[in-house]
Amino acid sequence: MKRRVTEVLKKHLGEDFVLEKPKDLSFGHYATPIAFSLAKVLRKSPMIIADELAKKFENEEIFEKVEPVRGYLNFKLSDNFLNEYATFVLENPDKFASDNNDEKILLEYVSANPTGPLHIGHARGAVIGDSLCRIGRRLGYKITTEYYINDAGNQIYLLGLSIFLAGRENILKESVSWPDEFYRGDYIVDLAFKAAKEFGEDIFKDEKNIEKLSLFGKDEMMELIKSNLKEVLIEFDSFVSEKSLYEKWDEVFEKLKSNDAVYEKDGKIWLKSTKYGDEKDRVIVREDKRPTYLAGDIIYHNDKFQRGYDRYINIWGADHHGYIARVKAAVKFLGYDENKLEIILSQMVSLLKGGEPFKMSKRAGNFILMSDVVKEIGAEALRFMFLSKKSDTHLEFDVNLLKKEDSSNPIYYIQYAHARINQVFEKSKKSIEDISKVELENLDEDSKNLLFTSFLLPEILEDAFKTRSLQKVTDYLKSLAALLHKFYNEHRVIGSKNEDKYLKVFAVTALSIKIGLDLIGIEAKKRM
RNA sequence: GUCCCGGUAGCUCAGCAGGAUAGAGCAUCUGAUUCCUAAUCAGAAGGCCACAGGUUCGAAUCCUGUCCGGGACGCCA
Repeated sequence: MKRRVTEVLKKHLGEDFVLEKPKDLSFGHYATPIAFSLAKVLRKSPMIIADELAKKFENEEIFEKVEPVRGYLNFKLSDNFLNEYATFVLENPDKFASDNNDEKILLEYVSANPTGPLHIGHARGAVIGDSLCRIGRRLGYKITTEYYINDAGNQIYLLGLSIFLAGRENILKESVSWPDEFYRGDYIVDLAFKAAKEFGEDIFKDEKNIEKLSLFGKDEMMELIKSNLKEVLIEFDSFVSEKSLYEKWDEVFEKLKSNDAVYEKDGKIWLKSTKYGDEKDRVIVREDKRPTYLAGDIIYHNDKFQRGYDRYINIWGADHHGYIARVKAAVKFLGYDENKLEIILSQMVSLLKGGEPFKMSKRAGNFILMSDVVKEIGAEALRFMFLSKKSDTHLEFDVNLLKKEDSSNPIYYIQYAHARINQVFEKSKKSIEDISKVELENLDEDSKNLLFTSFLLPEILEDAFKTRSLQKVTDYLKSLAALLHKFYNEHRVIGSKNEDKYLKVFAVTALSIKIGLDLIGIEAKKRM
């Protein structure tokens, strides 16, 4: 719809104009303040310019009225256009709010360490990544989702050691001391019991078995993480193991060397990341020859770029922001276009409990599990909560408030709108096929506004995807639902002389809501 | 010290590629159901958009500075 309008406007106004939506629909469906910017060049008052411009649109069928108001140029779409579009949408629901962008995108997100279950802080990036993917795919982008498993570092050894100690303490009943850096928490004890079952209790008697426990623990945790994700309807296309990448290290290292990206100092290998804007050079191989975490990421990104995508999106926690410069520098050293790599930071989620700050630590074992929150409020509420806030802003919420979110939950509000439409259809005993060809002539303003707002979905999705701001989708759905509820209260559908027309408008609204909800992973209920 | 994010209604937040009267939800108060589900609607109240300058016909939005809050600045991952 917006595309059609833009085309027509370009014809008369040239390329350079701002198309916006008026605050109040009574002004019109679209508007442009172009007269203000032309006023200076033409040395005429904006009012006069707007008057003149409006005349150019007299013969455009798409508009019912083009009106100059205090310098603004307001456009009102014609019934005919709205009607034709409604018929098209109802007959081709799959084509509505879909597009054929063919960019190939690799989307990496979550990538939490396999050393414990997902906690509430991981949930934000997870939900954002998943919905971004769903929306992108609807718009035609070819998106592959990927989870990078950090299964190569010290933390995996620590996991094994923690299970080992938990086994000694809980199964062999020995007393052990737990230094700070170990993983605590019930899940470690569970793992110890599980390991005892799998390998026998004797495994905790010999420190040589720690490595075995590490691998066991890591695999168990990956399974747990996958099931945590599935609870919130998230599945990944692929998983990449950091460890498995290291066989390509020599090859990547040669590449870095030949691109003059590294040097040796103090027995260590450094990346010249300052050359591309990093604060300081970074060690990638330690004195004892063990590669650092950055080395793994360099191989990983080399691997990603070799796979030939048009764009690479990583969703990282905001605590990684200092890391962006060095990874981008590495990508550049590897000879790739670092502008294709886009990092979305999802800011910290701070939790309050009864008004008091609630500190989480995986190692201390006091963290709120994502799966616990899902049990408490459901996957949909969890998704909605994170999706309705910008990702790059700090988010604070109280765990106790979260639990009591019931009828004030905006999800119900939106679902109820969808359900109401469905019920009206059921009562009317008509189907979409029955009314999709009804002529929408002489529509009242209320139904026109509802129809128009329902048609906004495509441009909302496109905007939300391109600016990576998914809260625009939840906001839109809320406002569309509000309009529907208002309409419902003011107009009776069944039995009215406009019944069929209203049903047609409702059908479009329901379709918009349904598509919108699907894309954020929430069910559009037919009955509540 | 450097860098990132933020400061908008009592609370949680939208709005920020400059544009018409600054919005929503929650909380508070008043009203609406003989009729398609009241999980709804209508209305009231609530704001020096942190502060100070600047750019502009026009600034919550852009620029500079200040203050306040959160986070990051490992050869941890």
